[in-house]
Formats: sequence, structure tokens, C-alpha cells
Amino acid sequence: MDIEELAEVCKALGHPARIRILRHLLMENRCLCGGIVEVMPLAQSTVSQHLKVLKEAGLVRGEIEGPKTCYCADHEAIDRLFAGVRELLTIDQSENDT
Amino acid sequence: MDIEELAEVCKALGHPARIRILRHLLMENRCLCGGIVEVMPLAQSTVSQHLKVLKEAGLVRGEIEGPKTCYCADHEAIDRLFAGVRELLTIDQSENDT
DNA sequence: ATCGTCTATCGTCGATTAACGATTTTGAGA
DNA sequence: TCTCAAAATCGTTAATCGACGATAGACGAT
Repeated sequence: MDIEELAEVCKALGHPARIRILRHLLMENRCLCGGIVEVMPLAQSTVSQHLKVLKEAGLVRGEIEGPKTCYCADHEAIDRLFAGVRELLTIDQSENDT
Repeated sequence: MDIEELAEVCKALGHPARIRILRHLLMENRCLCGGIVEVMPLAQSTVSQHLKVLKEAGLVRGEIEGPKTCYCADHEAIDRLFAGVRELLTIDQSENDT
């Protein structure tokens, strides 16, 4: 995980609606877009847009099943986020710059 | 740490320049704005703006020392970020929604 | 008191974001 | 084949962001 990638993931998480969507997916395991729209006070197109951002950041995967799309959270990506924060933001003063 | 706060912190980290600035502060421990400008390919006003964002997110503290301002990274805030990600983004399916 | 240095803020510009409604696309099923 | 439902995309709007140069403010030193 490099700095650019961490920034991209953080940027994707930099909106409360997207964190809520991701949490919902973590709890439901698998979920259609419509299932999220029901829970969020946002239009379908807006939710779809947020899902796209999360997907592009790698935090969410979506399998197209006919006219539906089944989304699920990518646990590995969240683990990588952990690792990235630990790697890039936990620095001893003795370390060198990069 | 609630969802809004985590989103704010993530948003602040959602730009590579700000991650680099934070890393620099973590390594230098204390640093003037000018010291960061030297290292970054950005204008002084832009760096100052990024520092403001980081400060408002609580990731960085700045003590005014006369005409200078000494910045340092807030290690506790980074720990809170860890905790926030763990708390809000590591969810067992058995948990309830919020 | 003035000068010089450091930093914050202002104003501006183009680019991006967030939100919505409307439209299009895609398969499943009648 | 036609229709229906689900989701993505398009087009628009207001707001925000990122960058910069210019300016203003706050001391320390002369």
C-alpha cells in the first residue's frame, strides 16, 4: 500500500453516507442496491454513485446478477486499510523519509 | 468516535499531500510550516491550507511561537483513527445496525 | 520605529463532488 | 415478444476543493 492508494481509500471513506453504506454491507453480508436505498435517506441514483466510489476504491465488490447487482464488503480491503494506516502513519522518529 | 467524525478524519487523509505532510511531522516530531514547504512541491499558501485541514480534523496540533507556528502530529488522534476503523468497520454479522 | 521573516488569510480560477430527476440498459418472467 | 423491476448512467445544479499569487498580521532583530 503506497501513499496514493491510502489517500484514495481514505477519500472514499471521507463521506458519512459511504461509511454507513459500508457498515450496512458488513452487517448484511450481501445486499442489493435497493436494500441500501431503503435504509438511507438518499435517492437511488445517489446511492448507486456512492457504491461506485466504494467499488473503485476496492472497498466493495459487486456481482451483476441479471438486472440486479449484489454488493458485498471486501474484508480484505479493510484489512489492507488497517495495514496501510499502520505502515504509513505509525512512524518512529528513527525511520527515514520516503 | 462516531461515523461523522471518522468520515471527517478520513476526508482529511484523502489527499496524498496531506498524508505526506503528516508523515513528515511524524518523523520530524516538530516542524515549522516552512520546513514542510521545503520538502513539498507546493506553494506556501497551499501547504498552510493543508495544515489547516489536518488541524481541523485533529490530526495535527500547532503552537504559535511568535511569527512562527510549530506543528506536530497528534499521535493520540492517529490511535483514535485506528480505534475508529476497528470499531466502525469491523463488524460481525451478528451485530445490530446503528 | 522599522525591517525582515514566517505564516495565515483572501480572492480567484478551474476541476471535482454531491445530490437529484430523468433516461437507458439489462435480464427475468409473463 | 413485451413488460416489469433493478440499477447504472446522463445531465444539471450548487457547493466544495485544490492550487496559486497577493496581501495582511505577528513578532524578533536591528
